[in-house]
Amino acid sequence: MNHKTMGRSGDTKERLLQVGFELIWNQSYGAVSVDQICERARVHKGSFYHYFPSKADLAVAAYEEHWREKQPELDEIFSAQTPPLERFERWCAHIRERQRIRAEKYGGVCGCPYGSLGAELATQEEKIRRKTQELVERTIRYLESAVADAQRQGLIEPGDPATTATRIYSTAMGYLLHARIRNDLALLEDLAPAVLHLAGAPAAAGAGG
Amino acid sequence: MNHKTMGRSGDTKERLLQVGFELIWNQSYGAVSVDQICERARVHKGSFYHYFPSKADLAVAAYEEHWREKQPELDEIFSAQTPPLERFERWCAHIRERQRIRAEKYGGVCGCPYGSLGAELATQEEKIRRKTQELVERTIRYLESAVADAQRQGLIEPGDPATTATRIYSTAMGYLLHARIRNDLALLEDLAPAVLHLAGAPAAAGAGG
DNA sequence: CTTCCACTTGAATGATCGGTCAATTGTCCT
DNA sequence: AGGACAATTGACCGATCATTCAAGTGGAAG
Repeated sequence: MNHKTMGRSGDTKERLLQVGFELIWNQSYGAVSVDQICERARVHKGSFYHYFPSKADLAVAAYEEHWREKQPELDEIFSAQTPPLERFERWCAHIRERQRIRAEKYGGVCGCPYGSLGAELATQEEKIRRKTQELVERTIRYLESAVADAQRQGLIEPGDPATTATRIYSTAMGYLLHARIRNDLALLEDLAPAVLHLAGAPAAAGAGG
Repeated sequence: MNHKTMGRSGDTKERLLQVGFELIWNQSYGAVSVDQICERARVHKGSFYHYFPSKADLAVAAYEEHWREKQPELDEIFSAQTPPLERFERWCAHIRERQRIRAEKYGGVCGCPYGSLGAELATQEEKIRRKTQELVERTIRYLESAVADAQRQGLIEPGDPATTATRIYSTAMGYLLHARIRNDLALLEDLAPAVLHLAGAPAAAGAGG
């Protein structure tokens, strides 16, 4: 182990990152106080500022840490071993399941963590805007390669993969935001069809009833 | 005039609504204080609470008032005299122009006012969640009737107009949120093509380069 | 003129905010 | 054993928050 010293438990920083992400996603950056995060993480305020210079820095670190934890799942969902169009379906199913679990747990639809934080702070905290932008772009890379694969296999119409991937991500983020606003998971039933339609998959083109 | 008495200027409430909407859209609900709103509106705090029982109530009233002012523009954009697909194009052009003007004025892309407020407060302030939901649904009604008209004229593929309209709105809201996060208006160049593709317009199907 | 009341004023409230700090604890290294 | 230092503690700070309120102001109605 390279951690030179460990005062006590050693996972204090981890707990702050975890709790911070959960609370901010669920509520909002402004609605969550540093005290609240510390209380839920069973950490004293001094420790918070020992690890993070500011609340905004915690948010950035918490989101980055969340990505780090969840990236393996995305790697699997977008595995090159999976047929391209099935990757989209699995991605949408993953999103829906995640939302369902959270909505059940907290009693309300949470929506997209990047979207919610970005919407709130993009014009206020440049650090946070940049981080959310970065995480969005990382996700779009998965979509882009899936689009390119699907095109090479003739599964969808040709076009610029970057544009199509951005279209798909924007739509998914919009659906999640819409679901949060309506507080209704049912909206997400149309997520996969909409995404496949946007990708240019011929079979799923209709707005099914 | 039926206003029984008028202390002084008579448009105090109007100014609070106007300033409140502008600041909240631009920044966020949490980042804007009642003091800030009062200062910019040149109104004393006591007057604020004479007109509105709380900050949340001001936000709700400000958003409703904004809709009231902007509804005529939507009525015109979605006029039955306009060919259905052209309505979508005009709507997208209207959104882009609005965003361009605001971005120029404030130095940052503002995104969708309903989306941003809803994302921030949907799980915290039920009053505000309901109002944003209501405004979103009102807008979707325009899209829905345009979709229905386009279908009857054989311009797009058949399908449930409500589903298609919701798809289109979610996507537009997602684009605006994405543009706010990236702080880049260029993203909106693809808004109209994406919307027309989602509507099912045959010509605009490709993700143009 | 006088009564009335919507409206305005500006100070004050207590709570909570993000952030600071000096003192202490515990552990590793020598 | 003892120095060094990361980690922890908990009190503390001034600023700002949403909200309250009592005292004024001025026009309309009787």
